[in-house]
Amino acid sequence: MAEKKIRLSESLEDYLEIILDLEKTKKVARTKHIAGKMGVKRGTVSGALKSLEEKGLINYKPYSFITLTQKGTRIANEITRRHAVLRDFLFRVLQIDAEKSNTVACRMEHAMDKSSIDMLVRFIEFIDTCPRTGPDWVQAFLDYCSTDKLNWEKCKNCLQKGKVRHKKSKDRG
Amino acid sequence: MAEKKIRLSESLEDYLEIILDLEKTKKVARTKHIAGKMGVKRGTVSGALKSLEEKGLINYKPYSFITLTQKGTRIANEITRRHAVLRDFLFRVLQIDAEKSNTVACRMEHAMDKSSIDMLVRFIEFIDTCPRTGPDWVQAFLDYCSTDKLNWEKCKNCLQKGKVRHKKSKDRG
DNA sequence: GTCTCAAGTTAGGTATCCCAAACAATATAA
DNA sequence: TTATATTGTTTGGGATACCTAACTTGAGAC
Repeated sequence: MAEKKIRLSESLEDYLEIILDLEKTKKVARTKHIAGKMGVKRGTVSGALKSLEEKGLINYKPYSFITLTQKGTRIANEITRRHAVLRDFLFRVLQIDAEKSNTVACRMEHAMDKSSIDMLVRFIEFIDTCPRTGPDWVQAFLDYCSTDKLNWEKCKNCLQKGKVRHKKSKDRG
Repeated sequence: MAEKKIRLSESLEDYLEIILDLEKTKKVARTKHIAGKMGVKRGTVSGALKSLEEKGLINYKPYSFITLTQKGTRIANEITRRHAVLRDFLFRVLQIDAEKSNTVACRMEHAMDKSSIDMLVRFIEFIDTCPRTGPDWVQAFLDYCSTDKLNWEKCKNCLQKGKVRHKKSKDRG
């Protein structure tokens, strides 16, 4: 039986992501810690937990521990993956600083569906493995960003230096 | 005097974007058309217009025409630009189909700030102009997507065919 | 055991954003 | 000009998501 697709608000998606993180780092999620990570008050968290419980995404009884259900875990993992992919793209490819990459990724993760994220993953893989690009090409983008236009002298240099790999390179993890 | 930075909701940003579009295509924005484009009822639009008027972003008196103020125009243009940049990236680079590119861009535009979009613009420019990448590299990504892994035979082919431009190409608009 | 207090919940209030439906203004047609 | 249709506004109500403040629970200190 296929699972029904629940339409979650951005806020509830964030709660799931945080609960998953707390399960991993602290074994259990607590209202106080969720509130801290969400930047909201404890009372607000109680309401959100009730809502997640009604949707079958967490195991929750007032005053007891909070754990994700199987369904909740699956969704939380997907959101966490989106966050990680976007952060990686912003930080490593677009060269945006670490903190901003994280906060912008946190907003973007709700806007992209699975298939779009999958394409972005493939694209990042392609940049990393295509012999025409790879890490030094990303570095070249950084140089490009520090100038107004493409510096054709640098380009010649770049092409001559054999930076375009003509051999299969070793696996880079 | 520097303009105060107003924090607009995603919804209000969408209204501004649509009003700008209607000004361009129909000379004036009308409640009915805004409602149609936003996918909400007319009554909802009236409330939003009042809010935008209070923020000094539109010229609006009940039952009269709606036009953007200078400030409103500036913001609407910025949002429209974000939308266009993201749609272009999703469609042309990530090769997501046109309709989905548009709807996903419409959600993403609210998540990215100006500096992040600026980096994305630079990145797309870089892909388009760097002799190691360019249009045929984007095409190569499409090939890559249709297979599971990088096909090294294809890579050799690609590198040999001189597809990596060693001369400055003509301007491509 | 009971006292205390941090942690958690509940209740009441605000703001946003939507709808339906009643009402007002305007434009069109007869 | 008057009747009618369309467009725009207002009102009342629902959902979400936040807050503050009061209250409840439970776990550790004594």
